[in-house]
Amino acid sequence: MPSAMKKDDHIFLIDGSGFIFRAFHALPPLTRKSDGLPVGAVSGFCNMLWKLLTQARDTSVGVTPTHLAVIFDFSSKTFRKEIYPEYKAHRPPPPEDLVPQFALIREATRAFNLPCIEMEGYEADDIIATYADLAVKAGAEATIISSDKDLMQLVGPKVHMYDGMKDRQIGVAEVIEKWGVPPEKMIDLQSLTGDSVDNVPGVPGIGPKTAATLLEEFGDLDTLLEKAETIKQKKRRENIVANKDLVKVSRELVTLKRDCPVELDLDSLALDDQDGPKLVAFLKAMSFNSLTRRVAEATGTEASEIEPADVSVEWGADAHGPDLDTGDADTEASSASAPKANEPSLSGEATAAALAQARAERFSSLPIDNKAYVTIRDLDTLAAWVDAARDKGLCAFDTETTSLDAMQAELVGFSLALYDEDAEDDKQVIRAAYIPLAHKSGQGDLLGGGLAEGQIPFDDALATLKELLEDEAVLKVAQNLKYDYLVMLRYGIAVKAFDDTMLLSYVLDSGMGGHGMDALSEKWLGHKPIPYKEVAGSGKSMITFDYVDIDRATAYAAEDADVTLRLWLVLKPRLIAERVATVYERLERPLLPVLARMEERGISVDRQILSRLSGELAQRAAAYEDEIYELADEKFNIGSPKQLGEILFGKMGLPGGKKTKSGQWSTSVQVLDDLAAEGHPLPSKIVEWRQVSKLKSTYTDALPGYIHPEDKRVHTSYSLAATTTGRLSSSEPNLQNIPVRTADGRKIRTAFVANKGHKLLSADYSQIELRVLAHVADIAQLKQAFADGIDIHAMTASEMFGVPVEGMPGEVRRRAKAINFGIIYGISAFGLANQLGIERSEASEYIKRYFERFPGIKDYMEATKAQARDHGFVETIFGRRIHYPEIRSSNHQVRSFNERAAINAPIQGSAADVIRRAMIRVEPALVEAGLGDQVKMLLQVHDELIFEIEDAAVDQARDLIVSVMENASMPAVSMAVPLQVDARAALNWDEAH
DNA sequence: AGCTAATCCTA
DNA sequence: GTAGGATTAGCTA
Repeated sequence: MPSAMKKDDHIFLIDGSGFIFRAFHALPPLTRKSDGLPVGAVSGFCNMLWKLLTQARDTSVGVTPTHLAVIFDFSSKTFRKEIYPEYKAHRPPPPEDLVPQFALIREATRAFNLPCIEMEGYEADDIIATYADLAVKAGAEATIISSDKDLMQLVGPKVHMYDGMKDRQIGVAEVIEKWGVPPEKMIDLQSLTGDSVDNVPGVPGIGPKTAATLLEEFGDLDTLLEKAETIKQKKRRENIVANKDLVKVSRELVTLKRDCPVELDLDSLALDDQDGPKLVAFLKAMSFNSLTRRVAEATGTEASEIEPADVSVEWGADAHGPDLDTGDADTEASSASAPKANEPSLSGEATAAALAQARAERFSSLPIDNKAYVTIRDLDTLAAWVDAARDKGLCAFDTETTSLDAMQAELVGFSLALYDEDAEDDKQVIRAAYIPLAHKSGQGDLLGGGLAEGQIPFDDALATLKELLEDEAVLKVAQNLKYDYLVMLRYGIAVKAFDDTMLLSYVLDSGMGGHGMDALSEKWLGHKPIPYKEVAGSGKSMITFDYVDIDRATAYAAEDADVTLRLWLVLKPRLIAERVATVYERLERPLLPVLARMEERGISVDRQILSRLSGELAQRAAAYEDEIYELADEKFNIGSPKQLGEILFGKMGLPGGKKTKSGQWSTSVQVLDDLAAEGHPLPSKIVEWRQVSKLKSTYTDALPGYIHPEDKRVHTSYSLAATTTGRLSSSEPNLQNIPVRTADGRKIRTAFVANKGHKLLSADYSQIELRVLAHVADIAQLKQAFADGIDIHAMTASEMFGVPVEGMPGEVRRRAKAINFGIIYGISAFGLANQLGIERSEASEYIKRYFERFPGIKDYMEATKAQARDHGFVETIFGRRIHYPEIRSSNHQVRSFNERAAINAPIQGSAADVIRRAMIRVEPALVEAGLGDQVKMLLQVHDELIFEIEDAAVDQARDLIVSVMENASMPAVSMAVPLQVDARAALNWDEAH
C-alpha cells in the first residue's frame, strides 16, 4: 500500500529518453550474441538503474529514494509543435541500431518493477517538471537523473540533478558554475541563446556567455527586452530588438510545463520491492551475464532456475523504424504503467530462503574429490580458466604463501574454483585448479632453492591474475580475504568485487561458533579439509609452502578454493533470507580494504625508547626480586602462582582468601592488596614486581620483535570476525591493549611516534557506550545530561545518592561510575560488590535504587533478555545480530552469563558499528577534501582512531575527522543523544591521547 | 610440541 | 558484571 508522500521522502525522476540517446552514443556498441540484436543502450540503462537501486537499499550513504519513476517522450507531436511548427524539425531519424532499443528499455523498466511513464502531447521533461513540483509541494525532495540542460531550470534547494553516466551531482552551485546564472534564470538564458539541436530560435550572435552577462546586467529577460534600446553594443542591440518576438516564442518553447495532467499521483510512484526472478528473466533474455549474476546474487535468485523472459522485438534492416520518440512495441503507450499488484511475484526473502535451503542440502552431500583438481602449468591454460571465470562472473580463489603474516608473506601459489550450475555431472559442478607460481625444488638445503620446473613465469601469471582480480564484473570469493587482499596489495593488485565467506558466516551466525574455514566446512559441507600440517608439517620440522611438492600442494590448495566456493553458495543466499545483507554490505565488506591498508601502513615505534625502558624495568624487577627472596627467605619462581601460593599461604601461613577454579589459592592483585592492607610487606612487593615484569615481557621486550625489517614499522593484524559483538580485535602485536592507566605504562605509549614532519592524531568517542545506552533504553535523564554536556557519572551519583554535583566527594562519583559500567555489562550484585569492594547486600541496594531512579533501564534489560530468549539473538541499532544459543540453559550460571552478554551486546555492538561506519567513511572524506595523501588512518582501539598527519594538514584534518566520527550513525540511525569526539595531535601516542 | 589456567593489559 | 589478546607456568602427549 503506497503511503502519502511526506517530508523526508525523496523521488528519483529518470529521464529515460535522454538516457537512451546519451547511452547509445557514449557506450561502445554491444549486440546480443545469439542474434546480433543491438543492446548497448539497454545494457547501459540497466546497469545505471541497478546502481541507483542498490544505492537505494543502502541507508548509510548518499541519497535514498523512496519514490522513483522512469519517464519517456511519447511522440514528437507536442504542444510545442503547435506554438512553433519548426520545433525539433531538423532532427534526423534515430540510428538504425537504436530503434529496437526504445521498446527494450521500456521492457527493462518494467522488469525492474518500476513505473514507466509517458504522455501523449507532452515531452518527458514536462512530466519530470510536474512531478518535481508536486514533490516540492509535498515537502519532499526530488533528484532528476539526467544531465540535460533543458531540465536545469528545475534545480533548487529541494530539486537536484544527477548525471548517472558521469556520476556527478548537479545542484544550484553547479548550474551557476556552468552557465553563469542560477537555475531560475535558465529559461531566460535559453530563450536568448536558443538551441540548434531542437531548433529553438533565440537571438543570433548571442551564446551562453553573452546571455549570462546581459542577464547579470539587466536582472531578467523582461527587463532586458524592455530596455533593449539601451544596450551599448550596436550589433547586439539590433539583433535583440529585431528578434524580440522570437525570443518570446523561444521562452514558451523552453519553459517546462509544470502542470501536466499526470495519471499517476506521486504516492503511486513509491519504490516497490525488487522482483528478483522477473528481473533475472529479462536480463537473461538480454544475455547481460555480469549484471544477471550481480542481480541474482543480490536478490537471492538462483539464475539457473529462471527461464529467460520472452522479449520479442522487431528489428533489422527492413524492420520499419518507428516514429522517433515512440515506443511502438509498447501497447500501453499512452498510459503510465505502474507495477501491477496482481502479478504473481515471489518475495525476495522467500525465494532466497528456498534457495539457501536447497543449496545447503545439495552441498552437504556433493562429494569433494581432491584427485580431480588440475595443476595449471602454462599460460594458455591459465588464460582459459580466467576466461571461464569471466564468463561465469564468479570464482573463488585462495593464495598460498611463505608466511601467516600477510606483511611478510611471499606468494607461492594461487588456486581458483569455478561453479557451473548447469553441469550434468555432479563432479563438474565445481572445478578447481592450482597454479604453482614460486615453488622451489629440493628440500631447502644447500642442494635445493632453485625454482621447481613446470611453473608459469611469475610475472606473466601475476599479470593474468591481476586482470581477473581487478575486474569489477567478476565476483571473487575468498575465505578470510583480508589476508589475501593484503598479500596481493603488496604485489600491486587491488582486488575488486569480492565476497568473504568468513564475513558472511560472521554476519549470519555471530555467537554460533567459529568462522574459520575448517569449522565452516565441517558445519555446512560435512567435509574435513586436508589439515595444513599434513602438507607442511608442524613445529620444528615445518617447511614453508614453497617447498611443498606441487602435486601435494594442488590437492591442498585447490581444495581451499573449492570449499570456499561451496561455502559461498550455501551462505550467500541466507543474507537476504535472514535480512542481514545490509550489515554485510555496509559494515563488513567495505571495512576489509580499509583495514588492509591500515595494516599495510603500520605505525612507527621507537626502538630506543623501548630498549631504555626495558633496561629500567629489568633493574627494578631485579631489585624487587632481591627484596622478595629476602622476605620469603628463599628463591622461587615469582611468576608461578602455584609456587607463590605455597610460599604465602603455606610456608608463611598468611590467611588465604579466594581460591581459583582449579582449587588453588588465588594470588590475584585483589587478594594481594588485601593482604598488604593488613600490614604484610611481601604481597605489595609481589604486586609491584608483577606490574614491572608485565610491562617488560609483554610490551618493551616483545614490541621490537614486531618491527618490520623493511619499513621499520609495526604492522598489527586486525580480525574482523573474532568477537561476537562486532568489535575488531588486534593481534601480533595486540595494539588495543597498550597500557594507559599507570604512569609507567604510559611511557610505553611514548614509543609510538609520528614520522618527521608529521603528528599522531588520536580521536576518541566520549562515553559512546553510555550514549548508546541512553539511546536504546530511552532514558530521559541520561539523554538530557548528554544533551547538556554535563558529567554523566556525577549526574548518576546525584540522582542516586541525593548529593549535589557541586563539591561531590570523589568516592561517591567513583561508585556511580562503577554502577554505570555495571549496567552496560549486564550488572549483577556479585560483580558490583567485587568491583567496589562492598558487601553483596549493599551492592544489591545500589542496583535496586538505580532501577528505581532510571526505570527505563530495567525495562530495557528485561526486553533484551526476552528478545534473546524468544528469537535466540539480539540486535544492534544497525541490525547486526548476535546469537545466544545457550540463553535458555537450565544451568543458572550459564543462563545468567548469557543474559548479561545479551544485555551488553547491543550496546557494545552498536558502538562498534558506529566506529566501523566512521572508518569506512573517513578516507573518502579526506580524499574529497584533498587530504588523501597527507592523512593516514593507522590504528583503531574500539572507540579511538589514530591517524598520522602531515604537520600542515593537522588542523583541517582534525575538524574533518571529528565531523565524520560524530555523524557516523547518520543517516541510518538518528541518535537521541549527540556523539562527542575529542581529538588531539602530538608527536607521540601518549601525548595525543 | 600443544594445550589450559592464571594473570593482567585494553575499551 | 561485557568484549578481547599475550605471557608464563605447568601439565599432557
